[in-house]
Amino acid sequence: MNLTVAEENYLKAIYHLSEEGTKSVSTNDIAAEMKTKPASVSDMLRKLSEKEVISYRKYYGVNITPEGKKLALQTVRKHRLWEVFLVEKLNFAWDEVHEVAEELEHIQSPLLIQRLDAYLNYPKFDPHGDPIPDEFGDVKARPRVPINEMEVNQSGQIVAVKDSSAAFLRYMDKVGAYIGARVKILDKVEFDGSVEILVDQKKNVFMSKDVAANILAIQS
Amino acid sequence: MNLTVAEENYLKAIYHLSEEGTKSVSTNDIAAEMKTKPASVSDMLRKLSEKEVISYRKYYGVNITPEGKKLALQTVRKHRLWEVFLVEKLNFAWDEVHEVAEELEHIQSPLLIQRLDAYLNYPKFDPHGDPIPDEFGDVKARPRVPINEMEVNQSGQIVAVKDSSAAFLRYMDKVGAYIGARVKILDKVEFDGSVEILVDQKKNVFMSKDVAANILAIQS
DNA sequence: ATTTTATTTTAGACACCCCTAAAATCAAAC
DNA sequence: GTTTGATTTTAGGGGTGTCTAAAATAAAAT
Repeated sequence: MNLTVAEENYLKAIYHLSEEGTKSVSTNDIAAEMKTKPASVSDMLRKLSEKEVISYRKYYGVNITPEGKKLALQTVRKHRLWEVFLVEKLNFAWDEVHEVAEELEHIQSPLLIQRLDAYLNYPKFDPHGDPIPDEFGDVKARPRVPINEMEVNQSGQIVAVKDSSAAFLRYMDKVGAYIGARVKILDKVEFDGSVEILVDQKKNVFMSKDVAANILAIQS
Repeated sequence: MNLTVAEENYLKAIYHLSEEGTKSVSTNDIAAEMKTKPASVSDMLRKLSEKEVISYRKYYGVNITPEGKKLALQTVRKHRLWEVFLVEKLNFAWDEVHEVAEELEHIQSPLLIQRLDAYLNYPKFDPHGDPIPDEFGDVKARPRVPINEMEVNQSGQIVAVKDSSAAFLRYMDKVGAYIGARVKILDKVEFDGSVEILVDQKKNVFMSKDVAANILAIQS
């Protein structure tokens, strides 16, 4: 099954939206994600449906088929491998890579991706901490640890909080520790378990053990 | 001036055809080069002409403008830098890189090319021995040497012959040493100046000094 | 100088991907 | 159970890039 670049992008968007909720994905959501109009989405859904990468009942939203998921995961794999390349080899900053990877992911060459993977030493996670699917579409989930359990100098990315009270989220916001932020453990005080962390490579934050225990990160 | 991928490819083809002869390039030649029909070419020439990257008199062929040449050279630069990357970093064979580079050359990111150039250590020539234009479009011509003047273990690519008699060209053909072939000097006999070379990574050829002196190569 | 041949352009059509405007459908409110 | 409002689809159209078939032009042969 060969997809055009546009089809590949739609399918990837549908895959990502599918992962968030378990329900089927709406036309409006896809339009928002793709920054196009719902009418354009309807058109594309018809095409993707004909190619059997999604299953689609008019007015009732979209589900990705196993075949579609496989293709989407291949695109995700390519995207994330290129991100690793850009950051590790070409010294791109963590937040500069997305747009370029968005273009690179559409290069058609299995050999290229195979070689790139080897060259990068078969990385399992991209610079954002997201897992890189293997060539069969299998992904390794990365365990989430409270950041007070991380070692000094260990880096990671915030993926969730245990206590999601408004007060705690306000605190998170204040110190710039949003979901997705990169953190590095700078120091740990043995006595009370409090930690000092570097948030997004720029902001130093000191926090108690209780606070740190509430913040879950994946290690990189 | 922004060009589409197709426009970029046509412009590059026109640039290459322009370099071969000094005359203007014909619609048929472009169609052959691009593997499309002359009718499609006419259509594209109108567009490229409107964008002022070529100058074009109907029925009388095409000339590239200075602006067009600059853009074409940027594409050539990107293509050749990617070829170096594929061969030197990803261990692609010399003859496997063209198609992939053909896709990679259209990635739009000046920063990417700048970083790639640095990462590859500012190469001046691609794996085929063709010069890589700098970011201003300037190209370094590479000096041609008779292969008997090359050192043992030195590699290069055959670019011309001094004596182009039919007899000599028949000889060239027989030993597989066509224009564009890669050669590596395996051994030189001090006594009479004769050389043994490896042609295209597969064929060993032994030749007298007189023959070797007739074959010009660029060193890589 | 006229005819023939080759080249090039135009005309009309189709696939892709996007849009706006209008119609159809679903879901929620009454 | 209707009406209302939001969502989704269809209809029609525009730009890109390709094609075939036919017309226009240039170049070569007579």
